Amino acid sequence: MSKRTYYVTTPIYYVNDLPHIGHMFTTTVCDALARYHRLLGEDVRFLTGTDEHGQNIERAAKREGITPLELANRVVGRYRELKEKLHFSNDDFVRTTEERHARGVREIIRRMDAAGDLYAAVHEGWYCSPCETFYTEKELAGASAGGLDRLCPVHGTPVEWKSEENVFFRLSRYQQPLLDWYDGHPQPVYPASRLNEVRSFVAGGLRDLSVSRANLEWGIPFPGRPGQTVYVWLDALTNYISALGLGSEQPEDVALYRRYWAEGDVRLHMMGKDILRFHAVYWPAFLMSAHLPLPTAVWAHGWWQRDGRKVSKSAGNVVRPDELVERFGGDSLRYFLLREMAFGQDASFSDEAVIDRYNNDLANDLGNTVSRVVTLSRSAFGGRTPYLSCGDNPLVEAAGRTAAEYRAAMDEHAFQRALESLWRLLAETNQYLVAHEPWKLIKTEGPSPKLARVLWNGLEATRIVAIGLLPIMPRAAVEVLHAIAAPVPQRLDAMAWGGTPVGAELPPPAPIFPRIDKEAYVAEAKQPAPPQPAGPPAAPTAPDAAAADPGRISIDRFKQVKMRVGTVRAAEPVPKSKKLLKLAVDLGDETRTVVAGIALAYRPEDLVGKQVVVVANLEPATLMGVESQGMVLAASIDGTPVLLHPGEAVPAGTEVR
RNA sequence: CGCGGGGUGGAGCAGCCUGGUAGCUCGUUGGGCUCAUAACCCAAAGGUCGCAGGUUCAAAUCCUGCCCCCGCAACCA
Repeated sequence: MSKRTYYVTTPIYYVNDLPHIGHMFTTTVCDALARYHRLLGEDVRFLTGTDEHGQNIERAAKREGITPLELANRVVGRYRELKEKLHFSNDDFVRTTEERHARGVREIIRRMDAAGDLYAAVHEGWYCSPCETFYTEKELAGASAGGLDRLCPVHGTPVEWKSEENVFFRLSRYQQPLLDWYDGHPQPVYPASRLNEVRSFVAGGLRDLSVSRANLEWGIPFPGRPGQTVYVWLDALTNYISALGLGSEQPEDVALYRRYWAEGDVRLHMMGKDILRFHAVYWPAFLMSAHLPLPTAVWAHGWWQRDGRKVSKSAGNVVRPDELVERFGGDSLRYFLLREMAFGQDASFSDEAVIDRYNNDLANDLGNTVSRVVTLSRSAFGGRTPYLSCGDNPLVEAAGRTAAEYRAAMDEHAFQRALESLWRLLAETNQYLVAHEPWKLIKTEGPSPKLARVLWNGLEATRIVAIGLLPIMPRAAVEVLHAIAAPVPQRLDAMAWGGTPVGAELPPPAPIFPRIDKEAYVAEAKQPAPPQPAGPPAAPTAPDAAAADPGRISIDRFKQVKMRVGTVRAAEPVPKSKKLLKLAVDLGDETRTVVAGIALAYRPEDLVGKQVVVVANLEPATLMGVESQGMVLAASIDGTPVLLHPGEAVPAGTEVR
């Protein structure tokens, strides 16, 4: 009987963005799982890769005057660096621009077509080309309220009415099969709360899905449909099996695909919760249609927030792995990420939290324990481990419990609990040492059998912790094992009590986790960051266009703007809005309704009677259902408005110029 | 009725699916130890588990209603 197989994948990352903490986390989780299952003796395959097609890439490349592939190559390079720095052990790295991937995509499409699930139809609707997505009137409603143009809810740019023939997939056919799948045993979507979300989405009805685009150059040509390109999700999702050789007739590819997918025991997709729908609805539907096996599990994890706030490019608080690795080391970061996040929940990232974890857990608890047992043994037994082992003491039971808890937690992807359990054993080890005071025994009775047993127990408990850490901190765990003269095991069975060698030579202790001086670190962080060190020329920062000054306007243009001073007669919040106030502004000859985005900074009652500057000849617009006939002027401090008032009271309606 | 997450000692969180002594880390206070990386160990203070009902022998946990916070979306004309 052959070994149990375990296939685990990260999503393929879109090369439109550089790696950030989210990518780093997902891959770290998969890597820890892959290493853990290898230690269990399973036949593991771990895949990650990049998604390189689509109009966004095409456009970004054009902006920089390079080919899309060159752009992709550059970003892929960054991911490869990450692999080194964070010790990722993926067996393969798939790129959607590879021929083997295109071959897989053609094969899945051939199968879906054979099932009668693909048909051509005219796709009509409002299309945002940056999104490569059609929107319904309803989705556009908000962004476009009252406007002349309909605006994309994501980009805020005008959408265009587009009518093109596309290939559609009969997703609607798979509603019931999907629902049945969710209710199967074992349940395929985790965590359960997410499963409910997905189920209600599907239960709400599924519309057929457009799986091709016309007029898209940078992608895989849709087989048998000239002029059509495979839509990004059908392209991307297929990576999980194209990388295993789907569609190839080479014997080694056929074997690979069969081993890990067709006949594999575990087929696990890991991802952030934002793309669960694609993996838990579209992907299984595609596979059902193609008569291919489904994944056995789809897991969604939470998001990292930065200092308690959501991370986004626009907020400028994106966490990039490179600098973090630089500061804390790859293994320390892996530890932090896996220790700090309760799987499925969101978690918050801050430099301070990383340093606290590092100092408390790694330096004080782990590093210090290693250091004290090694130092004691060396001084008592001539630089060697004790000459006696010991199989009967309170730590034996504690270690057995830890090993069991650890495995149970790891099997549920509860890294937090697994690590807690290891650290409990570390605490028990320290308690044990204090209870037996080996440093006194050295003086009172020298290298006695009693002392030998006490120190051997200390080393042994530490060894067991280190083995549990192999999937979490692959390099540091090995360093710890070397430090205590223990062999690096191939199997997790080594967590069983008794593996510390007797009389082995102990290397002089060297700090594995030197403490970080937090005060100094904080002080340094306050310094203005040094300009990005040279290093790999980087990142596609958008070149600030506009060397000249096209922003300048003529006095005549300016004079077209009619501004007047008005007195606020009434003010009230706009219902259901967060930022908007509806003002009645007296301009002398008339009273205007003006909607202003100042509700977060001003209370309505404080505004009544105040004089404000109003742009009087602005085209009216409707915001949240209220027509605004002008605009009040305000200074803006990081988005917080400060209203402009005349220096002294003037008659309502006075012109501003 | 836009979508979602959350409210548990001073801070940050776990526990909730599968009811049964409220737990972890940090911080605070007092003590111990001196092998170790100013570390480690012990003890103490500190919680009506958002509120109100319900189910139950038993509710942080299950059910119902309500309040509050935070993301996303939607508006700063």
